[in-house]
This record gives sequence, structure tokens and C-alpha cells, in this order.
Amino acid sequence: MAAERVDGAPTDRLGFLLAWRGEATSARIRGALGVTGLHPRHAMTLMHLGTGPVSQRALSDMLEVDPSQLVAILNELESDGLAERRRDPADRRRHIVEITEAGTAALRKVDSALNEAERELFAAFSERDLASLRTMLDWVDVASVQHECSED
Amino acid sequence: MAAERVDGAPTDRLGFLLAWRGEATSARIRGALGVTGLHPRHAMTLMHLGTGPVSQRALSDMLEVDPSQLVAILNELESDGLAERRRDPADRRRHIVEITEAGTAALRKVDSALNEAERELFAAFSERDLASLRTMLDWVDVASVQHECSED
DNA sequence: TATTGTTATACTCTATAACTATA
DNA sequence: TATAGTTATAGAGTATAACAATA
Repeated sequence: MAAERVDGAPTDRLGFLLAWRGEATSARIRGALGVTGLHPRHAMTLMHLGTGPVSQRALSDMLEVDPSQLVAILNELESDGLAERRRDPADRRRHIVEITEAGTAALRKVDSALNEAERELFAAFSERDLASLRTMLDWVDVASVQHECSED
Repeated sequence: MAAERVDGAPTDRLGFLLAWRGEATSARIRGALGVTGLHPRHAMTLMHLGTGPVSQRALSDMLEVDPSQLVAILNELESDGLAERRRDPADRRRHIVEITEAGTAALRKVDSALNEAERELFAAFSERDLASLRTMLDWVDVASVQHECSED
């Protein structure tokens, strides 16, 4: 009964470091999206719409939000003239969602805000460092994320 | 009026990759903390208490939760016999919070669950890779995180 | 008057189920 | 019957302000 030390504080754990830097990066990105005048979720939606028209179902899969949440997001985008819904003639249950010209203009602002944010976040990195970080992040075994919290 | 491409989808952005891997890592850690039978926030609290007794104010700073939220956390830890509050004789406004023996035993389980989680997350990494990742994560300019979201 | 811990309240997110209209 | 979108409701989480005790 020797080893098996209890760390006590969550210091020096690479997992925590990665989680914290990820959260900080996420906050920086949300900030960049926010200062474009769009709520981050609307900016994210526009980013996906930027690749072309999609059904709400496909869009909710891309955004990883429930279809019922997407309704509100699209209502707001539509009332701001940034996106449009129209029925799919081939299957009248479906809505085809498309970005508008105003939406594309907003998306351009989002895009340059993100470029600026990433320049700041990774200012200390050489091109080679950037590639190296990307590679390593791909190694992290995210597949092992299946557990969820139980109760107290 | 040439360049300035609009990406459209949030692919290929290192910032998003870091944010996503961080969130996945965070979820994996929460899962590991959760399967010990503790809510992640209680486990985190025990980890900080593991370094020694502290006031609630200091503890809420460490955990980055509002003092009013900490009250509930400590009520639950205390009713489970994992931590104890006592008045500070030197300043009777203060509560000194201390981990119990049962709390220390729970903390040991938390600690080994975290070790296991990190082994899985970073299974593909050599010792040198691990050091390299840690170094690079320290380069990320988290200081530039000051912005917050505006409204739609 | 300022600080520590506590209580109460409100607001944002998210998860879920029920409903409609189409297929 | 099953699917796409919508609506309504409830829950968790969080942020805030007011309060009592003490300094």
C-alpha cells in the first residue's frame, strides 16, 4: 500500500488543460461571432447555410440542435431577412432553407471576425506549429466519450 | 475585389477544432467524475478541498462559481458526510471548509477515474507528444478572451 | 461601511412530448 | 404508419439582488 497518490487539485492534468483551453477558445469564438451583431447560434446557422440550401432536418443535424430549437433560430433569421424558408415541391412536408443576399453579407462579416479571432488565438504559432497542433488534436480519443453524468 | 472568400461551413478552422476537442474532453472528464457517484461539481469541489481547508470565498474563487451556488454544493457534500463547515474563530463571518475521511476516500476514486480517462484520451500520445501538446496549449492566447456576446 | 455566507428570484438553455400536415 | 416541422411545457443551470451576522 504505497503509491496511488491523491492529487487534490485539478492542476497538472493535461485533460483539464485541454478542456480549459478549448472552453476559452470557444468563448473567444463566441465573442467574435457576437460582435458581428448576431447571436452565435445564428452566425453558426448562417455558416452552414453558406454551403447551400438544406432542409431543416439536415440543418438541425449539422448544428446538433433539436429541430424544435431550430424553429426559433430560423424565425429570427427570417424576420431579419438573413434566411428564407420555402416548401419543397417534391415533398411538401419539408422546408428548404436558403441564405439571402443580406445573409451572405452578414456571413462575410462573421467569416472575417473568425479569421481575426484565430489570428489572435494562434499568434504565437508558426505554420509548422499550427499543422502539428491540428494533427495532435486529431489524435485525442474523442470516441471514448460515451459516458454521461449520474446523480449525486 | 478578388479574394476574401466566405467559408460557409465551420470546417477546417483550427479554432473550432480546438473548441470541439476541448468540449469532448470536458465531456469525457465529466463522465469520469460522474461514474464515481458524484456530480461533477461535487467532485471538483472535493479536488480543491484535497489541498487543505479553505474559506467558502476562496473556494468559490477556485471553482469559479458564485458563492451563492457554492452554498448548495457544500450543503450536499456535508449531508453526504464528505466535507464539513466550521466557523473561523479568528473571523466569525467565515466558514472554514474541510474534507472528511469519507471525502478523501471519494476523492481517491475520483482521482483514479481521472487517471483512467486521461489514459484513454491520450492513448495515442508518446511522452514527448504529451509534452509537446501541453506546450502548444500554453501558447494559445487565451488572454484575448474578453469579448462577450451581444444580442441579435 | 464592507465582507461572508445565505436566501430568493428571474432568466437562459435544453430536453421532451404532443400536435399538424403531409407522405 | 412514419416523417418534417411546430408548439408548449418542464427542468437544469446560472446570474443577480437582497438579507443577516460579523467585522
